Amino acid sequence: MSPAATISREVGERAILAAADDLFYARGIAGVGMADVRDAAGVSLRRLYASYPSKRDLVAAWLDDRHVRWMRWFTTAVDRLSADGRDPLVATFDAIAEWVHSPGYRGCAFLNAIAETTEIDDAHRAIVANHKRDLVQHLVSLSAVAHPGAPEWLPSAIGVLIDGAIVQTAVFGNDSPIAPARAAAAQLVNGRT
Amino acid sequence: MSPAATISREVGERAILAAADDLFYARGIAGVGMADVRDAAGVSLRRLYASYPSKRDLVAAWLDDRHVRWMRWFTTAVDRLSADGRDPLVATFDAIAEWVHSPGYRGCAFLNAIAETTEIDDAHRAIVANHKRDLVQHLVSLSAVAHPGAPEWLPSAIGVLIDGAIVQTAVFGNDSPIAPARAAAAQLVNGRT
DNA sequence: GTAGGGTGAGAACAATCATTCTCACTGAGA
DNA sequence: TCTCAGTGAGAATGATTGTTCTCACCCTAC
Repeated sequence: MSPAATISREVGERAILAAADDLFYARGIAGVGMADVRDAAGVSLRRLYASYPSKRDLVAAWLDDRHVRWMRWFTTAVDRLSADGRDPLVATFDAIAEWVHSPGYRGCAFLNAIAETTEIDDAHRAIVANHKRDLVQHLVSLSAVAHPGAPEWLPSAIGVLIDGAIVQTAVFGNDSPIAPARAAAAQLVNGRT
Repeated sequence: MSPAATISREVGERAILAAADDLFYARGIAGVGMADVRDAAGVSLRRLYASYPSKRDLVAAWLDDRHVRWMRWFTTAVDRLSADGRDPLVATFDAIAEWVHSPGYRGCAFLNAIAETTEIDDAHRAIVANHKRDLVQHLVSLSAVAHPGAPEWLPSAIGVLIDGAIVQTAVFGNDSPIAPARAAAAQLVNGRT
């Protein structure tokens, strides 16, 4: 492939992943056809299939890409929100609150994907499990710095609260579950009331 | 309709709902065709459509039915597990643990359903939101008895922990998230370590 | 015994995709 | 100018599936 063609392919793949993210997140995987991705990305079906030989491949690439971007967003947001001295584990709920209030919020793309059994295979499931493991791992790092003596289960418990808050906000369509989750986190990190 | 035909219809509807529960929960809504339900229920397509004029109707009836049965199971299990004096809010995680270890566990049917955008409409979403509200409401009752002076957010926080534990056990395919969730709940209800 | 409403079994229909294929075109190199 | 590998646009294919329709059959009421 010529250098120009290589660049063209890379530009196309970025457009495809951006379109896939918009569409898959908003409508679910089954709700998006390859033709929809083609239209939104402005590429031809031929190029779409040249870059991603099947929809499953495209979904896997999308999940990989979203994992990287979501973790970058999350860690950055938590750093920013805890820069005032706020507890970083508690600040995670302020980050989630910002996300919930952003337009088009529809819960966790990874959890949504897993529920779509028809569209998902074991490779996808592994990406999702890995995403959640990485999230908890980051919470472990935050906890190690802010609460060196905390019980070992603390970061995992915060992770459970985060996922619970994400799915409940999606179910209820409002941010009401965040306040109790945050209050619980605040009590947990203090080790007392 | 003759009395005999009415009985026959009711028997058929019970078989249909039982089949729908097995299939929809195991494979997701999109993964189950009306023909699959017909085969599993042992009724004809004609009777299936006579009882539930569309797949959406069947899904709604299934969610309604499952809500009633799940709440009955949950309240009974928590009562049983807290009969030894254990804190009922903490015992909810022991109930969830039993569920997670049961064969065929695949997370919360309601949360799974919501994620299948193609198959779900606003009526279904309302049933799911109502299910989660009822769950929290039951936690409020338990809390009012066991922890009259607890902060108002406590039952909601337990609800967030429960949903987080359910989705994470489904994602990871094991019960590892339950122990930290339970430990967190125990600390929260004690108001101290 | 027999007419007729209701039923089972499954064929038929229509819509929706994922994926492949056709065909005309383009632009780079000879 | 000519050639041809690669491309865009979108038609064709094949599979799936929700829903309706056909037709032969059965039970019940007369």
